[in-house]
Amino acid sequence: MKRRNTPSKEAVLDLLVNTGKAMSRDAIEQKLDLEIDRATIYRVLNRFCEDGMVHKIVAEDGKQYFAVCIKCDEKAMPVNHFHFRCTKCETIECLPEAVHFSVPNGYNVENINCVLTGICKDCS
Amino acid sequence: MKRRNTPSKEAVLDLLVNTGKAMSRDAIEQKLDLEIDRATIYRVLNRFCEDGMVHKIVAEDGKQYFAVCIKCDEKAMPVNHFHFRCTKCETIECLPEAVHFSVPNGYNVENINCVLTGICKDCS
DNA sequence: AAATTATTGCGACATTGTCGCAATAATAAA
DNA sequence: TTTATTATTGCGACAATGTCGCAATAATTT
Repeated sequence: MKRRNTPSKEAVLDLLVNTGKAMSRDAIEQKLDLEIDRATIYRVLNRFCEDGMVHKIVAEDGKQYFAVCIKCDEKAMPVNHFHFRCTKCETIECLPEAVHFSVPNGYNVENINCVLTGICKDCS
Repeated sequence: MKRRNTPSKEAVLDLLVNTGKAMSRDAIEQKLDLEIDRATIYRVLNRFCEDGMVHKIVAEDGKQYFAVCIKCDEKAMPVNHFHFRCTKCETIECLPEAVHFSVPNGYNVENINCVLTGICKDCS
């Protein structure tokens, strides 16, 4: 199934790129000029994830956040990096800090979800 | 307000101690002999967290998991450790691996939530 | 211009976690 | 032991998240 270009898709991607942060469906819906259905937003975002343009993180508030993988596949920003969630401005940003870890024998890691929560430099 | 001893409280704590893993309200409710209301379970668990006997993690499924802080304040298990969530047996365990990181200047970290997801050694 | 089918909007749904309130029961006081 | 105090519980209700099916729409191909 080939992807098609639609206003929704474009609007969401533009927003994510311009914001430069990880956003929840909630935040996306609010900042968007267009009115897009909740289900559609999720579908668009999940499609982006499938295509590797966006990555998803789940924060301590239990919500999914989506961020463009601008630097994900470049060496500047490792694939698995820490995320910082500011409880004041309610945004999440990707930190330029790779997650290093090792697991006991027999464990098979498929996904990584690391979020640090606190107050970001703009809010403190 | 002084804490009181109740059957619910005892049952939940016993379960967490015996299981030795981080459990969701869901799992707790199922494995419990007693029938305890959902709201009560959450209240009991959150009280444990307040008292420092239990710590809470949010996994990629967006759910809260609670684990006894057996080794939390001992040197054997650092306060901030990685967690491993097995998608097969649907359990989360605390890994004996501390989370090391550094953040840019101005950032103030208050909480850490690191979960690795995959298949645990028992399931692979 | 017509056919194909990816995408959307809508409604519905299961689930999570929280809260207020009245009833219950654990603990302290008499 | 009996009574008073109040922490805890169960219930109902609620907002919110994320998913799904289905019919309608619209992007793309023929």
